[in-house]
Amino acid sequence: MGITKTDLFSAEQNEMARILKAMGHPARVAILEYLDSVNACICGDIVSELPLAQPTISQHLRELKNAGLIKGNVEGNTICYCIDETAIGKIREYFAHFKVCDKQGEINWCNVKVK
Amino acid sequence: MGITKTDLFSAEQNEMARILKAMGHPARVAILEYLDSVNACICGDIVSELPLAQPTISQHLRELKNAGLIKGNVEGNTICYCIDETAIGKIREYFAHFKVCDKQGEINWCNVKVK
DNA sequence: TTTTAATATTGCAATATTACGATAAACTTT
DNA sequence: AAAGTTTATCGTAATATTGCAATATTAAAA
Repeated sequence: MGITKTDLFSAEQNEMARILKAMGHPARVAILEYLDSVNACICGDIVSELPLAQPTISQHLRELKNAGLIKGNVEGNTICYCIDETAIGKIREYFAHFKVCDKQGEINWCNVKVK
Repeated sequence: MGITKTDLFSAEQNEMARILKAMGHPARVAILEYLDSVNACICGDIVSELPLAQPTISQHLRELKNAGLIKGNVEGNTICYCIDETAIGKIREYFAHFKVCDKQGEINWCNVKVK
């Protein structure tokens, strides 16, 4: 197939998967890190920064934007991109809710009875 | 192509992308949430829990394991899976380092001069 | 030892992703 | 207006992912 059955999962699960999937590529990780370091920049700066062709960068930027991770602002000829901090906040909050069992690894780490 | 040029990026960027990509699917998000809620369980429990066929679940579990997000322990006939908290910690730490510009959106949100 | 149970692997069809050259679109400068 | 600049889109080839039926594997149970 190759098609993800999104209808089988909750809206929250699908949204988190979409956001994380968008970050699931080293080029997009690098773009976000760069945007974080410079606050904001135009597309051309990223093209100069990363060793990928301009259409490839443009495509990655579109995916990041579709997932809500970045925002793009048209300024005349150029487009100024920056991180959408709402998405970063969502990721932080999501992973904050995972339990941390400090007994993990002590006894039989995979013992269901360990609460 | 369809092939990711991992050689162009740092080991850290590739590792983070690998981890996040593994979570970039609603089924794998659901699996992690379930594992978090029950601490640990055998594969069959996940198969019963999720509306996907057993081979599909097995495949998703392998991807989560390859990315370091879960651990699997063979116990006789069954395999007991649980979250590897090291990976969760890595994700938390990674996103904690992103700057949060509280001036975002105030003036021109995409003004590079906003520090 | 045969049967049953749990999980992994294989094989495959459908679809998605990645990367980029070529080109288009839109704005700026000359 | 013409030429240059910046970014997006199109088209395409190579590869990856998703999902599952069928089957293999391994251990437990009968």
